[in-house]
Amino acid sequence: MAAFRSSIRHYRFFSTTTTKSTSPLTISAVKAKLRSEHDPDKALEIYNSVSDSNASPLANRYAQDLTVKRLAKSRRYADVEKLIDSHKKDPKITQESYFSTLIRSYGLAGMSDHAFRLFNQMDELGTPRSSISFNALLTAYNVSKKFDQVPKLFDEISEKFGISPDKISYGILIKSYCELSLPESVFSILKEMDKKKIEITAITYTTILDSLYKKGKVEEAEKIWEQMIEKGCTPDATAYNVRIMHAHLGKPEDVLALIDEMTKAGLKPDTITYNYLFTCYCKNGMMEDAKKVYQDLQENGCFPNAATFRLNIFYLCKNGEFEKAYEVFKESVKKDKVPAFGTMKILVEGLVKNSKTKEAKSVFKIVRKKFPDNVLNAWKKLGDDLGLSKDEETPTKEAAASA
DNA sequence: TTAGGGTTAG
Repeated sequence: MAAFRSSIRHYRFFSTTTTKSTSPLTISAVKAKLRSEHDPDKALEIYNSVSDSNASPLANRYAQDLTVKRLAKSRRYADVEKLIDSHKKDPKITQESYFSTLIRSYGLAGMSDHAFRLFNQMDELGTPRSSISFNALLTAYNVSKKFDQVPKLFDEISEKFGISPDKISYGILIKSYCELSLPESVFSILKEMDKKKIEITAITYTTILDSLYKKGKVEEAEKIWEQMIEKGCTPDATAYNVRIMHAHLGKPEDVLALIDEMTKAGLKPDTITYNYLFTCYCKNGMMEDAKKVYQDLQENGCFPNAATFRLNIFYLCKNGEFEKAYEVFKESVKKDKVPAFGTMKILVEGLVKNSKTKEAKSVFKIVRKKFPDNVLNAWKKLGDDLGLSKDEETPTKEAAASA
């Protein structure tokens, strides 16, 4: 119990004005809070408040990942190290899966060398090593974009520690080769897996499929799909979405045919699927069909994500429907998923051009509170250029009410 | 609590 208490104290090493929470934060509450918080110190506060509460491990991990990313973006690598180091005192450190999340976190911060060092400290911290931490180490290199190091480590580490790479290890290895644009290596690895009787999963196939489509190798991608089916590997919604990603560059009929196919296979199209369908309609000048996709989204059991709002606002603006885009923008505010600068610039400029000054000012004010510091100057300059910063000192009743 | 698909462009 004493050890446990000291671990809690360690969790709080950053505590300054930590938010006290009386009830556990839900995952969605944590996500919403952290998503809109770009200040690394405030992200840390939220992170600490999660550790205080009895939030689920998943919420904890999400919070840790986002906090680490925010700190890394501000180049506060010493703070990342401090945060991850503090977890070494946690009794759970002897659980390999827990240890592995810390290794992976270093990768998210772009600190693969630290991930490597941490992996080597497992013995002294009393944590057993298996393919789980091995895979976490390889993942740390992939997420920090050090793809060329993965094949080397795959061989060296598995040999040094006597770890047998599993289906996930091979999936990570294949990901690195895909990113390195070495498809021929991928095919030889697939042969090696066959020989070693290591399962090639839908996830592994999806990695390859995505890579081939993105390189424009459509025929090879289709062959991989056929091979997956022949081998009795069942594609899931993500696998279909990769095909739809390619199909959406063409005609809506092709996207609809794939949605029909996946539905018949018992799979549910998700928000990403519908975002592609929406975009495809827009690109083909079928705005009314596109709008219907957005309207029917919830009916289809899906919720708009950040990309849904961004795509909607962008294409409505492109179509000159700035008032409708403004309505969608207000929804994005409610959901705390306001699009980035580029999209918001198009909206504000369009509103001003169409004499919707009141709406433009409202967008300007709301967005100013949402943007991180590094884009605020550009946003303020745009507001000055468009004359939206005027009357700042004496806001109208309406503006005050909507703020 | 060890792998894959969207996203800051369009």
